Amino acid sequence: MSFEKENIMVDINKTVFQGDLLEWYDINKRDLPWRRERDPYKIWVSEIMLQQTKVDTVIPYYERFMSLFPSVEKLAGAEEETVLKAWEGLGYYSRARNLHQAVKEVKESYGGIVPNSEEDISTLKGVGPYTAGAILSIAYNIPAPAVDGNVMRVLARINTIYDDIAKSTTRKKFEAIVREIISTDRASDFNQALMELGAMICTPRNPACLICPVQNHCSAKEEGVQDLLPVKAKKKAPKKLNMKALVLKDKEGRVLIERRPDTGLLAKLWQFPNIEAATRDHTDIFSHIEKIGIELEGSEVHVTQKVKHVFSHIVWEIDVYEARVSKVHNEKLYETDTRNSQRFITVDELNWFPFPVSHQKIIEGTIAKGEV
DNA sequence: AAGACGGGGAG
DNA sequence: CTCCCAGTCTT
Repeated sequence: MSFEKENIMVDINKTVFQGDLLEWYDINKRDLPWRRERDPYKIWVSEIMLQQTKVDTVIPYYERFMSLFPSVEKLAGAEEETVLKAWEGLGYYSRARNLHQAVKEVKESYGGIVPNSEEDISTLKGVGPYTAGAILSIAYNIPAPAVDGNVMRVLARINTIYDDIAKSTTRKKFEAIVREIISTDRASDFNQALMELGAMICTPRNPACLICPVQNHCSAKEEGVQDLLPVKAKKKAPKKLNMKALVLKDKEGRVLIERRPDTGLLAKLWQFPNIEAATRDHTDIFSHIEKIGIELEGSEVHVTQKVKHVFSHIVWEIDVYEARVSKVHNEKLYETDTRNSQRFITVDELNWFPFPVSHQKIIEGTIAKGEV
């Protein structure tokens, strides 16, 4: 068999594969908010939100975000704190900060138009190989690969590829495959169809091979190894951390909150003062209270709630202390300067600050229960 | 190449 | 309980 003829066969299979996939997609695609129009800005926001996050989780956030920031100009003009508040509960908050910064960049350097070249779009903060390809293809119909977890799973099965998809180098292999098989005139639909197939049919467990539109193209189905693919190394167990948090109330019923550092875990979100437990007793709590610059009523403190919160790489076991404040030595705690990292606020004002879910749990178990 | 970075839902 | 999701950035 000649080399030319093999290429012809590949091309024929490719055309049939595209046809089978796109025909299925045209009929079965979900009606998602970001599919109602092709505004590159809206596609962009949706893609950032969808990173490591399921569609059902994203939808209400996306709707709210678009009502608050319907355009590049609106988002670029917003306060970062407002953007973080809109992101509250979604997780991976650097996505929100990077998106905000990148949108400002688009407004200033690209006249508010989301760039349509691989080179320009990849310079934007938070836009990596996947998101660049997703925006170029979905918004501009440019035949660029957009390889996410879905695509790697689908293609690993179709081509029985046993490479570890947890490795950073593996993605490039799948990008090369997509470049070979992508529809050049329907790049937007093709990439979305591949992901839609991964989400609806070619699922991680119990894939619905019997109703799969491309089952005739699938090596894993043919060999019966779909349950073995894709290969993915399992990650190590998260590290456990014992924390102690303080819900401190002054005589007017205000509570003390503080802003987290600009970088690292939950950067720039707000929280109740807390420390990593240093002792088994309460002495570390007392020294921290002294450091804040306040005094408590009485000399006894006790734990009123235990909160467990699981991150991808850390587990917080938080002992929550509630206490009444009798004296405040540090008068800065009452200044409304936003640069102030610690401040007393009213219970109603809690709704204005972005909190991580771990501290929303603390609010639920203490302040929201009344008993101030 | 490996780890940091959230939170939720499915099985 | 385990897995992992429309990943990116940092080291």
